[in-house]
Amino acid sequence: MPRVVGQIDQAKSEAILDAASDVLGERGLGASIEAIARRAAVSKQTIYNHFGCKTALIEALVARRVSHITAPLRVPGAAEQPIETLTALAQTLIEIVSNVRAYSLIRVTVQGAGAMPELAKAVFEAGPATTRALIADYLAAETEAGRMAVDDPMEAAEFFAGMCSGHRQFRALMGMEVNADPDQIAHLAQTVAKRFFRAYAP
Amino acid sequence: MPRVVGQIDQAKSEAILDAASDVLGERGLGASIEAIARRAAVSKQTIYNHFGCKTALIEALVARRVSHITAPLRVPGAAEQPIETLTALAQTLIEIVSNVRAYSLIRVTVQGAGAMPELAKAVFEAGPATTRALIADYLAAETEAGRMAVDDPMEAAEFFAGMCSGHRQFRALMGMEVNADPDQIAHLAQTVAKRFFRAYAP
DNA sequence: TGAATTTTGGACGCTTCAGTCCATTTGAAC
DNA sequence: GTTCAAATGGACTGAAGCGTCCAAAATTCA
Repeated sequence: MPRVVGQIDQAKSEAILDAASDVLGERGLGASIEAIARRAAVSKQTIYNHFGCKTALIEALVARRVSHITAPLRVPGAAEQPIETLTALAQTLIEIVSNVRAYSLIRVTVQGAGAMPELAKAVFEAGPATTRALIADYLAAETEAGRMAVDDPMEAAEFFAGMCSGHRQFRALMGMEVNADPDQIAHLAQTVAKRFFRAYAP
Repeated sequence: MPRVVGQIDQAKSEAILDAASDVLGERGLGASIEAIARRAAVSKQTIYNHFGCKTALIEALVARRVSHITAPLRVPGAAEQPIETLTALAQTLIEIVSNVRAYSLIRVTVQGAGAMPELAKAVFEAGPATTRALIADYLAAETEAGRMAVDDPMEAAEFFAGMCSGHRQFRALMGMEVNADPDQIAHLAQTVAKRFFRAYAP
């Protein structure tokens, strides 16, 4: 029998999305399908076979990244002291926000915010909103346990996340260099945790 | 004598920049010169007479806005208690960050970050960087006076600014709705000031 | 009114890009 | 080796947009 229907190459789809991520990150939403095809070492027509149109390609791209966005953020076991957990959380958040490369997709979303607001919302829900909810839950639990005194966990979580991102987020969005020295990030994370804990100690 | 050289209409330049600001904010960097001309009720050629090319128009636009960015932020007299000053500062910062409309230009800058990194840097210097320096100076002065205990003013200023912006900045960049209820902003500003002061009290 | 200059608006050339078409080639399953 | 879907690549259409050109109209100053 002949080749089966649906033999469409899954790995090729991935390769196309990888290439699209790169090229769009470099040149923005205006990047041409042809440029993406070249980068993926694939013909333009193949991209249309896989995704149908440019918008669908971008949606697929965002959807794929979105599913990984909050993966690194996990709240450790409650056995530790709040300040240790807060430090670990801060460290992870700062690392995310310092990774300029990860921002290429977000920059694409910002560009497309006017034309496709759903994407912007999806990214926001998957990223910042989920993160804040995670942190808020943790703070509520610590407050329950009497180790902290957080009256409004959501608000406090936003403060915490804001302290971690600071200008780094802005700089990353602007495509500017961000200091990603591990030692400095570690030190910054400790300071955030210390000051935040002081602000919300029982 | 005939019409003088340089009779080129200054008010018309302003009108063009206003229109460009609107249209670019709505449709992004991809907006056409023709659309801007229509909005400004001016012919396309006139835009080229005034600015030469699209890039120059955008540079002029950014330069104009940049000169106003930090205007609203002033550090009040030191006669007040830190917590009052901090509340006022937070209030202003939150208002800025909640103004979605003001972000249209920044969104344009984010889009163009790849093609014209100088613009991104200029906006950053005029906005966040200047703001942080102002706040840091204030914190240093209060520490000098023994009313606060800020060991690293720049870092602390970044925490303060981060607490104020939180997700609002991200949402504004994404073109999403931002809660701009004056009462809530006032309440948020008070909370930021209270918690920040607690984190850095002597 | 008249001279110098800007503004207008429409046409034009040029380039880029999305998306389509199609003849040919490739490659997996049998 | 046969079969048939998928992939290729190159040509093509149509739409948009930047920037230019130009002749006619409007505007300002004397």
